[in-house]
Amino acid sequence: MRKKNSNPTMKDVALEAGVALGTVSKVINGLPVGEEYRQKVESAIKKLNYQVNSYAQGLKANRTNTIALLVPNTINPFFGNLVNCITVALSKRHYHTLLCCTDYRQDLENKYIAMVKRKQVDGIIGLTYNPNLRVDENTPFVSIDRCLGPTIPCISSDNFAGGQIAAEKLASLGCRHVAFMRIGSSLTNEPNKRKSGFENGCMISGMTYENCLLEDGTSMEDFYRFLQEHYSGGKLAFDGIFCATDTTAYYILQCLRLLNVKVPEEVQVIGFDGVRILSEFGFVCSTIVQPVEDIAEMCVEMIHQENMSTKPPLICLPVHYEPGGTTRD
Amino acid sequence: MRKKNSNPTMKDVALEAGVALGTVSKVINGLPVGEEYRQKVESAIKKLNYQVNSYAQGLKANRTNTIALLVPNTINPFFGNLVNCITVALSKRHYHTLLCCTDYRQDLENKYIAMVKRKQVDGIIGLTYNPNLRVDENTPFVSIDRCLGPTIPCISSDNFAGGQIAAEKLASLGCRHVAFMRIGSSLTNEPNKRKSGFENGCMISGMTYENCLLEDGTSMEDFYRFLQEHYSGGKLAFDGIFCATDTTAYYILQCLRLLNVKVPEEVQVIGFDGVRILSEFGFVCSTIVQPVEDIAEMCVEMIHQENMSTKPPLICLPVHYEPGGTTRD
DNA sequence: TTGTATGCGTTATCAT
DNA sequence: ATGATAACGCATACAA
Repeated sequence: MRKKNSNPTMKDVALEAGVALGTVSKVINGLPVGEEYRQKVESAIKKLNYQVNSYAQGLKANRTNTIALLVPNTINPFFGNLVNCITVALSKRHYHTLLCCTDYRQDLENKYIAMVKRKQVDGIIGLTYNPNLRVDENTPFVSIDRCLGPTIPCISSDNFAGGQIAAEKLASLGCRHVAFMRIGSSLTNEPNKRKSGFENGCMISGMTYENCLLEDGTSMEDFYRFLQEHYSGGKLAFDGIFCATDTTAYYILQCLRLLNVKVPEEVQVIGFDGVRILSEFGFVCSTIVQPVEDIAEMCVEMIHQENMSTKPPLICLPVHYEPGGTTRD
Repeated sequence: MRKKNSNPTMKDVALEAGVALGTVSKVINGLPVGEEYRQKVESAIKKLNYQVNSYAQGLKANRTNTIALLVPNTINPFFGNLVNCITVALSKRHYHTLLCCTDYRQDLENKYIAMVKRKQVDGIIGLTYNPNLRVDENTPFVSIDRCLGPTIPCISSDNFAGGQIAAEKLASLGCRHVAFMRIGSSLTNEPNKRKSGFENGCMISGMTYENCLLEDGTSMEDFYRFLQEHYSGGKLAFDGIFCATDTTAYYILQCLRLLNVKVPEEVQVIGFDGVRILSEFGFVCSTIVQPVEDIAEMCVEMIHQENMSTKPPLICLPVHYEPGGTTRD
């Protein structure tokens, strides 16, 4: 006798329909079956409101159509957007998303990765920071913004190109001496290339530049100090600023207002990410827009192709510039 | 012979340790076992790098420690914050989060709810809009911001009180004739009470008010039109505006700038939600802050107590006012 | 084409 | 305390 609280099983359906267990299974899985049997089974399914138990299914098939998604959080608007796009992309391919917010904590990153071994998920898409992350060779893993090794695909924006585009854009808008400002990202991840790309672009364009690089954990107020140090006689030493993120750019814009430096008249500012104000208005600033939807699609594509013979270790997707009021274009 | 790709099972561990299957299970589950056996089993587990298969576990126990979280998206900063808080709260209680972004689509809302019957999840926390959502009586479901029936707990901010607080705050700051502005939320959900609370607060405070209620799908530009209609002779008809959300407030602030109406000198504006700019700076405007973390904790608490004899149908958590530069306080 | 029987990995019951 | 065995619900190979 079944527990009263338990849901109907295939056996119940078979009993109700007066057919064998295997027949029910075949109907469920769309395998060829006699039409009269199919009718009986289907009406029995409806009558009992039967649903397959995906744990039993997973136990047999060794897969659950679930992908774990590791991100620091969903509060940061860039992450929020990324999570949304990936979830939608996974859903399109009939995958479920197990969301894991790591809060930048290494222990949580490792804990969630251990989960995959318990077969909770078929694969992991991770935007992680843990320097000594231990991912199994044969664990389907796709990394975002950070290369973890030759066997693990990494999806990223073309950060180098983005930095270079920013520099060239500033140059074409008349800048001669510019600054690059960044906080955190002390790890060797892809977004660090924004700096290199920017420097390269400065060289190409014949601009001189200075860097203001704050360590992780530093207060952003050091940005203000830096700007103050390069401000004298009512004039800022730079005519252009490239910020590693739109968030940084937003802070810098506030600093410039305090210093009474006019944007974009006296100094032009370009950020990175393409974040929108409250997610639905314009850009925070002129910015290098990351192709978030393409990144999401590519991640899912790569996770999907688990048996790819040759996994490209690094895929950089093209970015583009969008004016947002903080440049003279 | 086992497939080479397969992970080690309890049987493998038992074989390796030279003990019986049941003994291994006991060690795993912390049941009393002879010390020497425990040693052997534990070293075998380490040697084989064994992990329990949670599908088999779920099949037996009929639970998976996974909760589905239904939200429209994670792009909206309020949702992003909510999702983050709920995920963290669930994680604290050893639940995993299956994230489902519905994009306000009824079919997806129903699809995800059907999922629970397949035993993919132990319960659902949902912020849904579907008017004819069909949730099973005995499906553990906690609703956010919308009452679905007497057997389904609903967690919400105290929206009525929030609206009233906003009115009283505007009154105490000198307002006499105010406006309430809202778009969407045509459904009978909890946030609609913001309007009633505001109206009540206006009565109490002796303020007169006007409503500008835009239907879902309308363009926000109608807000601008409304303001224009109440603007003449360089003066706005209102000295205070309460917006149903911070996002609306942000748009209204832009409109007021276009009309050259000074905030907060000529008109004071209060929003609702407590959303922060780029998630980490100040508030967008003076606002009624929702206790997002408390909402998250309460949702998890309610889902956790599945066998609660008396489920309170509606729980309203206290909100509070925070100045954000668009009021004279 | 349909039905039967076995196994997936774990837990729990019941002898030992 | 320990070990054998049945059962969870499904899929499938194999027999009818």
